Amino acid sequence: MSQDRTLDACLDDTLHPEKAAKVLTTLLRDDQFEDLAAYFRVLGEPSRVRLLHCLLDAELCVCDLAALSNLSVAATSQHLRTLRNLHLVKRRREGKVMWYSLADEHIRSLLFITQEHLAHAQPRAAARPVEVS
Amino acid sequence: MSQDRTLDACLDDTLHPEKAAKVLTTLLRDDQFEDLAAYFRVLGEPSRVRLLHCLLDAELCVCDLAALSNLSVAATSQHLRTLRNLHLVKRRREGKVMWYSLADEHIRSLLFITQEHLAHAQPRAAARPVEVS
DNA sequence: TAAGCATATACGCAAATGATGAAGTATGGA
DNA sequence: TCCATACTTCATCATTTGCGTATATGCTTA
Repeated sequence: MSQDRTLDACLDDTLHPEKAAKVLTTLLRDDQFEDLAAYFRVLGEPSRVRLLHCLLDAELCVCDLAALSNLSVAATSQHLRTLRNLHLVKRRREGKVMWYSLADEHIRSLLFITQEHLAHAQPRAAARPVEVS
Repeated sequence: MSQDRTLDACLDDTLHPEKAAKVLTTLLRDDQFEDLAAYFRVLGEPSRVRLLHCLLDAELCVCDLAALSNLSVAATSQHLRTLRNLHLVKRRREGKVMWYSLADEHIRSLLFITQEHLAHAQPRAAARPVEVS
């Protein structure tokens, strides 16, 4: 009921229309997949995951984050903007300094769960054991 | 103890060395951030999230997945390879047909958690409510 | 109000990546 | 053995994206 009928037309191209039809009833809308992907995409960059990880238990300024991430201040600032657009971090000004922190407790569990998973399940990570701090 | 001493040098560039030093003790290694990001990166593509979502409760062939995702068979196959490389999906052959399914129950909770989160927390998504199936 | 510092933005480049169409592989049936 | 089907891989192209340099903005203090 939540699907376009243009979507139903795709069943004509399937090899197994019954199974596909069933899947169709639970499929999200295109824009929902967009949102999901946009969320994961900002996490899909080593520098940004690192920035977020730095902020897990601390409020830090751009300068600190840049140093900890081994990035230029400019690059750091851009990443932080990206993270801010997705409401993953927030900031407050204190004089000249801009303090960044997590906007979103959700990110904590997401990082933790995935870290856990990689540590145990993924061969590549298993080869060089992860110390979950 | 788990950090390079080259990393400690970065403290010279920080505005607040004490805070940064504390963060340093909990930071992961570069390759761990790489792994984390690589994992999230494959989810950072609408088509791939959609493919995974299709597979949540069904085993499907490439042809079906292509139709459901509105992608060419070739593109679908490539995405599936990417997902397979990260051990997110597995496949089995049955005659001419290749059946794909989730390799990893972890992905289910990851998708669910994030969907939930977007539905409730993100303004953009909140504007057009998500029906979590 | 001028100078200096912390941060933000503009811009250009190089690398990564997704889509397409064509060619290649594997399986089963005529 | 030849062909059709289901899928995979390859080569190419267009777009995106992360980074650094240079420039701009915002705030504080002299």
